[in-house]
Amino acid sequence: MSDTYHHGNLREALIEAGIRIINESGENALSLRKVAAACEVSHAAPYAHFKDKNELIEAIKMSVTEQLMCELEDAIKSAANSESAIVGMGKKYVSFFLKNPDYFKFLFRRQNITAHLKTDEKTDDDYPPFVLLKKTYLKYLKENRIEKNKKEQEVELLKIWASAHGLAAIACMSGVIPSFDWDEMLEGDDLLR
Amino acid sequence: MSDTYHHGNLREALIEAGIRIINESGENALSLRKVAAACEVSHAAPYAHFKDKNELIEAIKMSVTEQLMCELEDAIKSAANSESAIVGMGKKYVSFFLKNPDYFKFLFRRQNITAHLKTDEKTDDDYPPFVLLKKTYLKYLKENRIEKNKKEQEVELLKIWASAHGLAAIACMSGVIPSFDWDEMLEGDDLLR
DNA sequence: TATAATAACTTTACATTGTCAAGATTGGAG
DNA sequence: CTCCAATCTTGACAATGTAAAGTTATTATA
Repeated sequence: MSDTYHHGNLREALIEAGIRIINESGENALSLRKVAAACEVSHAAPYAHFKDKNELIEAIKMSVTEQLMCELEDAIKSAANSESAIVGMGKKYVSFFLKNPDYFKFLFRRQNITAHLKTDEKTDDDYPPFVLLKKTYLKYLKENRIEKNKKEQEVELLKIWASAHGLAAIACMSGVIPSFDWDEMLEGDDLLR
Repeated sequence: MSDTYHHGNLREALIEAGIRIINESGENALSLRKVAAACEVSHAAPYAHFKDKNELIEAIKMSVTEQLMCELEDAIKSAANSESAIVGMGKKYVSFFLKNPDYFKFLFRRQNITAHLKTDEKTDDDYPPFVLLKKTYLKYLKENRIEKNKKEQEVELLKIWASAHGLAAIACMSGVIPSFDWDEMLEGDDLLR
């Protein structure tokens, strides 16, 4: 009857609507029915594209992660060498989540514990930003002819990673910290090295 | 009629039941009604002790944080000096959440934990583990007669904190980097210094 | 091109959940 | 003992996730 029976691009529209809702009202306001309503489809329409709510959430996560990856790649491009690329990535990582605190809480929260039990052979390759950091780090070692064994590499990589991720976590989870000037803090090179 | 109309200690029982449910089935399985049922009271009974679900969650958070604080204080006690106390705290912090990954996701899911990072500020709202670290850090500076201005102190404290918190985050968050041997990693002194 | 198959969507239905309101029960202060 | 406030129950309601069955449009196929 109506030519709008089929949305045409509902899957993407649902993801975008989901992101909008998270940004406007936080993750706890994200419901399948609201997302569906935002796309002007019935409340069960999403089930044609996602198995359940968790699958929609995973898709949104992927979309947000892609955004982050773009910024990280920009940071690498505008760095003189791979050492400053690492620092630049760290800053970008923190500032990205500082700009979108809801994204952090949303991304790093396991929705369904049982959903992850199947794929227990997860590797670090699962999280693209970490893969990018690892690549940049290895390039840095090579560029500066630094010899380290696997273990030492792992530890150092982990330290760099924890530093950036930890800062982002603190910045986003601690609520508003008016007394602390994050922008200024990120100006210096000291913090993430 | 029945002598069990009044539970007697329902508030504490609800908190304990909540913790049990989180440990057994994850946070997403935590519902007011299930917690009430676990205590064998009606579904609306919790409202005599908590304004809403969020208040129960906050109470559970406080309880878990107290557990963590006990372990952190133990770590300080068994350290030779305040420098090794800082390292010990970091290890304890990570291993605590490594032992109880659900606690991490649960504690840092919402915004209410506020860490005021200004060194000279002290509020009741402070996140207790951070306050303890700050105290230990200042003692360390004094003990070793290290002169640093406020800004330098803030940055260093933040780095230590981010390191520990970031490691815990990575260790607990789903599938980010599960391929590391965390126990062995925490054996060395290198990681958190 | 006609028709069958399939994907996309709607409607209906139901269980779970958070929360409120009104009432029942009980311990304790006076 | 009496009354009050705290505690708990019952019943209700709206929001939500999700399953089932039916409807419509698109696509494939003959």
